[in-house]
Amino acid sequence: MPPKRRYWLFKSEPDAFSFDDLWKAKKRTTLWDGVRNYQARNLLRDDVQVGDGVLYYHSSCQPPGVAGIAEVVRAGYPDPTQFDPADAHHDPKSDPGDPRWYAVDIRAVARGGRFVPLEELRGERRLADMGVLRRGNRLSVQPVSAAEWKVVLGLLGLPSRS
DNA sequence: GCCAACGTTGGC
DNA sequence: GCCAACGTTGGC
Repeated sequence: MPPKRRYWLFKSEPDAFSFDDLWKAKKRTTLWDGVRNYQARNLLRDDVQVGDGVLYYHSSCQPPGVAGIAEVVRAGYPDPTQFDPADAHHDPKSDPGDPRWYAVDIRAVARGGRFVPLEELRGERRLADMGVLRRGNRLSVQPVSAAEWKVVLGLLGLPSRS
């Protein structure tokens, strides 16, 4: 039996790479690199699997919120940017024999019929426990429950089997 | 731009 | 191992 599908929320600053950028990318796919937080790294390395669903969240912008959905098309592998001295995310302390940072590949699946702002997520009782709504939350990769996934897809105006 | 929250670093 | 200092995140 295949592993159970999981759901995630990935944060991106749209000025750096928006959901539209992903939509326009070759094969609508990109590597999700540059994560430099150990908790998020552990999720990318150990838990995020091919086929998992991703809520694409825009942060540090006005308004923040969910812009679309994506799916994981390649599971965790060493983030190449950590070994690239020219890259902003270069990490000279990372050993190629034991890479410190991981990336995954994601592909855009559907634009929302509409953008779902953070304010609207906050107003939805069924999302009361959602990680992204918690005060002080900073994790850029975070788990989303199957129930929360369904609710957000509904808000996006997408069919719940997306 | 402000600032609360949180993670990381490094001296001890 | 503690904890102060510092850096970053991200909503507002």
